[in-house]
Amino acid sequence: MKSGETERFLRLAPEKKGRVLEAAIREFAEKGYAGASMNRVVGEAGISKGALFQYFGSKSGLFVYVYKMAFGLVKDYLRAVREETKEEDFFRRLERIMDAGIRFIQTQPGLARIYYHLLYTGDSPYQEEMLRELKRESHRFIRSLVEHGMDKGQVRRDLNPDTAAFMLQSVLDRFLQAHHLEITAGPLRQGMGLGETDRPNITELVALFRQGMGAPGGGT
Amino acid sequence: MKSGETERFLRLAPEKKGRVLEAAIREFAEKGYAGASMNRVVGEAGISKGALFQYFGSKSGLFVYVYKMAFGLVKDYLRAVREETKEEDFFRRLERIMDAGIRFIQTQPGLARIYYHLLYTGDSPYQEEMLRELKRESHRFIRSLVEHGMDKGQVRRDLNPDTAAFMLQSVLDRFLQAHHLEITAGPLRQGMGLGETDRPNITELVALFRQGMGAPGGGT
Amino acid sequence: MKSGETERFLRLAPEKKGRVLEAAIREFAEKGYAGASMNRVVGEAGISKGALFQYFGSKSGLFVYVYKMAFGLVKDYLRAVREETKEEDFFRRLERIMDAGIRFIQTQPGLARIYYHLLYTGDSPYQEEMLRELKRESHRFIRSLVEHGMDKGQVRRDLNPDTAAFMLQSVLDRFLQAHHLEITAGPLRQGMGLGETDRPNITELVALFRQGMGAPGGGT
Amino acid sequence: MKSGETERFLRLAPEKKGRVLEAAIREFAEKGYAGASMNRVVGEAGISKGALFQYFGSKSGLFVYVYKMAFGLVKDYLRAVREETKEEDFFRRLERIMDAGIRFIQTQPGLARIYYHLLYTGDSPYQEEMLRELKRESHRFIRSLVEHGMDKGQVRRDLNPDTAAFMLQSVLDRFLQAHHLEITAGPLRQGMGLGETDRPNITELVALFRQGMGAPGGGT
DNA sequence: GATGAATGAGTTTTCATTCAT
DNA sequence: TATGAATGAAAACTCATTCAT
Repeated sequence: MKSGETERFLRLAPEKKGRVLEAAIREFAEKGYAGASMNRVVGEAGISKGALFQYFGSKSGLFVYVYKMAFGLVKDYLRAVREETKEEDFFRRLERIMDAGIRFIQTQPGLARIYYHLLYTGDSPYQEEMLRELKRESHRFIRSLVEHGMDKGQVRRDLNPDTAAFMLQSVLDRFLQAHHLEITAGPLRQGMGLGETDRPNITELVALFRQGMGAPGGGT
Repeated sequence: MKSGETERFLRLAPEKKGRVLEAAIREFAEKGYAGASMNRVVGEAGISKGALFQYFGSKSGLFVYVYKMAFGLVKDYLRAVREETKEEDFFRRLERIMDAGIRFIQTQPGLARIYYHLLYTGDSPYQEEMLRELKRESHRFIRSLVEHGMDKGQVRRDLNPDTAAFMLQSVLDRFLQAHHLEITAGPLRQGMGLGETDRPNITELVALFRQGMGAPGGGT
Repeated sequence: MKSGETERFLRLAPEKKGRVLEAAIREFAEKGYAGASMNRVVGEAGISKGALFQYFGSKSGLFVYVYKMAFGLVKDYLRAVREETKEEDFFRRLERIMDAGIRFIQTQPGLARIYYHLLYTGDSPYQEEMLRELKRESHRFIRSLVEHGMDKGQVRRDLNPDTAAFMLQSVLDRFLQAHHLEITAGPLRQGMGLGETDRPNITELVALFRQGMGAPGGGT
Repeated sequence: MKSGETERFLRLAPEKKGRVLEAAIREFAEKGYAGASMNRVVGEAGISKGALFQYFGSKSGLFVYVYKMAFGLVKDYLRAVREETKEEDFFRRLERIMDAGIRFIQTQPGLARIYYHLLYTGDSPYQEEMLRELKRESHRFIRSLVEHGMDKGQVRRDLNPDTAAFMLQSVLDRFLQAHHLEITAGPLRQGMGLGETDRPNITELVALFRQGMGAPGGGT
């Protein structure tokens, strides 16, 4: 996953950089890797074809750049939440993270779309590598929370932190993905009763975790 | 998601049918929908271009056909496991299902690859529809198990079966996906300590579920 | 313009023959020669692909057959009008022919469409040959009327019958073509005042002919 | 009938532009719209496939461009003749216009072929729109001549100028079309007696018009 | 550095025609 | 006779990439 020579791009005027990134993000998000067209990107970004190739070398170069950027943003976001909630109870933190995730998806649907779409696009270069990296990072993130909770006596100490983290991560991811699907689906919603949704509510979910993972006397 | 007219294809000699399906599966699995090439499919299958289009009408027709087939196989497989384990304890059933999933992936890596790859390909036609259908079906499947477990007094009756099913499904899926990733990655395996794996073991995972969801006196 | 071996077709049950012809006519009329598809013809006619090729040998074979049939129909129609109006004044006959043409277009828009469309399709095999034949035949038809009118003393005898026929034929054709255009255009009609039309009325047109071509004391 | 973005084409070196146009004209003229092949056009023009599509966007874009060009040329030609003959007698002008038409066909057979062929191709995009436009323009042209002739006392004032124009236009068009057919047919000429021709001579035709339309004392 | 015209292999799809059954 | 599966050339069109200016 070599990065290519994007220095030239980084030196660009921020406004132009923004246009290029936005165009690239939208294109990859909407069409997937193989379906995306460099032609359309230059068209939307309002730059010349030559320029785009000078910045990123190739289509896959641009893709990797965009992916890394999206990945970085999500990481920053999560780190911020971790800092903010440092002092709170483990299960409360879970709730906060889920809330944050939902907010992220709602306020930045474009980026969320990248996150999910790029993530699973399947036809992207280095895709398996990326998937693995992503999983590893988020696993570490959750595990660090779990271990912190154990230290504080909020999470049962007999749990294997990896197993617990795996479980939490699975559920969180799916929860947010379901939310994302609800958002993007919008108008369809067919065959579902009113108010009915694919996704459980946060409180219930976290309560269940607390029952299964919470230390006997550790809660609120 | 109309099925097109695949009667002609179905009437084909099994050997030929097999070649075509295999080629299509491999192509879609390796390249994703947009990246797949009908030219390569006919090349690998050893049939004429015209024939493929007469069988499936279009690229998306072929894709939908392959998807439905894979979906059907997974469904059959799960139903069989459900029948087989009817008399067993809920948590034992979970284990069996996970075992079955792993066996499926190991014995039919190609189809598993479709399942995960197509599932998340993101650029496929009807993709959202498919995702939704898939989620709905597998949610129902798990929930029926949960309810059965509640009836038998093996699962806590105060749980919301939808929430519990959501959680179980999330973890199962992720577990199998992680396994699948391990399989397909094969030779790479870089950056991981020996013996280290992304995925927890079944017993531990199920034990954790039993702690959180098991009825107080219901277990073994 | 060799006819191929259509005997087999002619021996078909009239109902089937009708279906085939109707389908072919519609296809050629709507799409022109190059745009027409034998596949669609067999589809609409409900016969097998092999059969169609056995009847007509090739696409161009079918086209020529259809063309000849349409041509024959128009000829029959005109001949009938000529017989019917045998006893009438030359200029009255002209009116009757124009009326007949309009009726033909209105009652058989499909066939009229062939007549105009095939006639000028330009990409059809033997097209120039056909055009020439058509022109020759209709020239003869009109000239025979003119000569008859001269004999009866209704048309000036100093006219060159070929020249007069050429003129009449030009105007008749254009008149009917304009009418046909009006019919097929239907809904558009943009940019024209109400009631306004591209085409003059029959009476005026014929009156003008009478002035220019009528024998001094020959009229009614 | 939107024009597309042909700026890029217009900026080309004239020599190249010429090659492309010539190839396109020939292809459309010989094969009609549906039968024409972009592949053959690029082959004959000696440019790349991508280039042609960048210039004209699509096959129909190229067609419309060629059509408009041909239409423009014809218009210019007619306007020039009108100016040149401003001072002459109406019927003399008719002769001049027919002469000019014949010269046009003889000196630019390629373009004449477009004019007639495209005109009647029938399978072209926007075809009805084009036909209508063409008819409207040429009707206006002729009518303005007729009205001028009436003002000068050369044409009978009791004529309906629209009817007269319709008639003149029909005959002119057919006359030139017949001439065109003679030219293109060239070697064939089968089935016609020597010296025989489809088309009357100009003098006779115009004389006939003069008899029918000329003002009693207006001529020479 | 930036441009955008040019390339040509690639894409999906259609079609007339053949021929074994 | 009739069928319809099979063929593969050809269609329109797109694309990432290059390179002279």
